[in-house]
Amino acid sequence: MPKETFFNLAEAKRKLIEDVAVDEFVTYGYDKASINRIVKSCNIAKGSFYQYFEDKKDLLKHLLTKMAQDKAKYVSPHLLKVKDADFFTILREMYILGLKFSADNPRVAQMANQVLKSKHHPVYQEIVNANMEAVYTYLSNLLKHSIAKGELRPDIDLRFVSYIISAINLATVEYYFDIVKGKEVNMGSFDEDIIDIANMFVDFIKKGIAKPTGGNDNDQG
Amino acid sequence: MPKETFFNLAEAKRKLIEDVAVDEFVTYGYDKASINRIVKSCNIAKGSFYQYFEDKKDLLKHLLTKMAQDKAKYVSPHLLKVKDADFFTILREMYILGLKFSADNPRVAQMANQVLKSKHHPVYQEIVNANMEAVYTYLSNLLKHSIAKGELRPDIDLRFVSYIISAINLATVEYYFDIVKGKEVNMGSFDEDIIDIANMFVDFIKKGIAKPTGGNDNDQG
DNA sequence: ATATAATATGACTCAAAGGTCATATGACCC
DNA sequence: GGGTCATATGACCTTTGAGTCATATTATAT
Repeated sequence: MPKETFFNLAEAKRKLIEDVAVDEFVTYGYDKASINRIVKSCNIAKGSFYQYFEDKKDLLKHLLTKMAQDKAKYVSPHLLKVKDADFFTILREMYILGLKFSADNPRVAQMANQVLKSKHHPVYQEIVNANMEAVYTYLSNLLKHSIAKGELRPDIDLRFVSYIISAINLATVEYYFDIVKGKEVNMGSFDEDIIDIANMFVDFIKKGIAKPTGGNDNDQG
Repeated sequence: MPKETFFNLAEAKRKLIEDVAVDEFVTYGYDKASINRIVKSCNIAKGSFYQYFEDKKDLLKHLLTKMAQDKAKYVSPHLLKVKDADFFTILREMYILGLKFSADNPRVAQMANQVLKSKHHPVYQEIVNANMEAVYTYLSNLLKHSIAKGELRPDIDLRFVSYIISAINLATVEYYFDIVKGKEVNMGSFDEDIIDIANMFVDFIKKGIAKPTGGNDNDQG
């Protein structure tokens, strides 16, 4: 937790530090991120930084916590609206919201993705593992519920599918930044791209890629 | 490339250095991996290390290149045997072989996975990006071929599916180390576990998780 | 035995990091 | 003005890292 001093700072200054820090982490990764560079960029003294934060880890943890809060605040109300829909509609909404948030906060999102992907990261245990449990529980319950409603194959392994849906969740964001944002700069509107990607992923999770063997598939996506 | 001196070394000494280095990278990650610690562990002088390698990056690149060669040597002949089988049989064989190799070389495999997952890694560009192109090309051709044979839905996006199959390939290894190796120490034989995992992943990619809507599904896995 | 080439060595340099601390500044109240 | 508190400062300390180099050792050849 940052020290009280940090929260007493003028909003502009606080935001400057946060923005610069995110940039630093995104550009150099955690280990190579330098407090010296950050304070220079912010035009604050080294000592001041340590009035605000315990250390580098404290800084990163603050940024991630803040992001989690912002994301939750953005996602929750939208997700509530579809909470009674079928599984794939909910999943699709989750992907769309996640992608939209990433598009609106690209650097923070990429920073978080880095942490999410490297188990060696000094904050992985404290931040990721702690939340992962909640995610798996949420997904498992959702899956169970949807199986009961007859929307999913009853023979799936809950733990496995939870795992893979989380992994694919990460991959969607990656795919968005790598392929869509990476190549052409101005294609369609962002929202269209995002919806296309979400549809592709959900469609994949839903039906796989094998040619249907006789049965008709009614697409409700 | 390591210097000639390194390859002139006695096999045992060379292997010791490689093993210690892999351990170091796996334990601390690239940035925090220390040449000082490595040479101490090997009981060689700092200067000797720099007779063998240009620098830390050179060392890691050597280890990854060697792994790639070992893996290729192990995988290729097995993969040849199923080259005319249907898509999912080939994919399944790919997963099984990859998992077996990882099980036999766990530390090297985990080291490689780390690199694969972090785009900030100093060797990502040179190593991963270079090979990625080949992987995508291979998968795209395989997909095209299989679509022509009527095994896959013709409406899939080749780029997207190549991407996701690569991502899932990574996830299988993760899943293996996290869940299977992580929990119980001695369950069934390794091979059984591996085959189970490969089946789950291929089944997922093949059929997705939605309950089939009327059509019967003939499982040939 | 001597000369030449290959290899081994670890003290050393230089740079950069994280983190501390005594001091300075400024805001606010009496 | 005088006193108190929160905040700001940057020189400084310690540690650690990567990488160098003059020198010592060993092996090979003649």
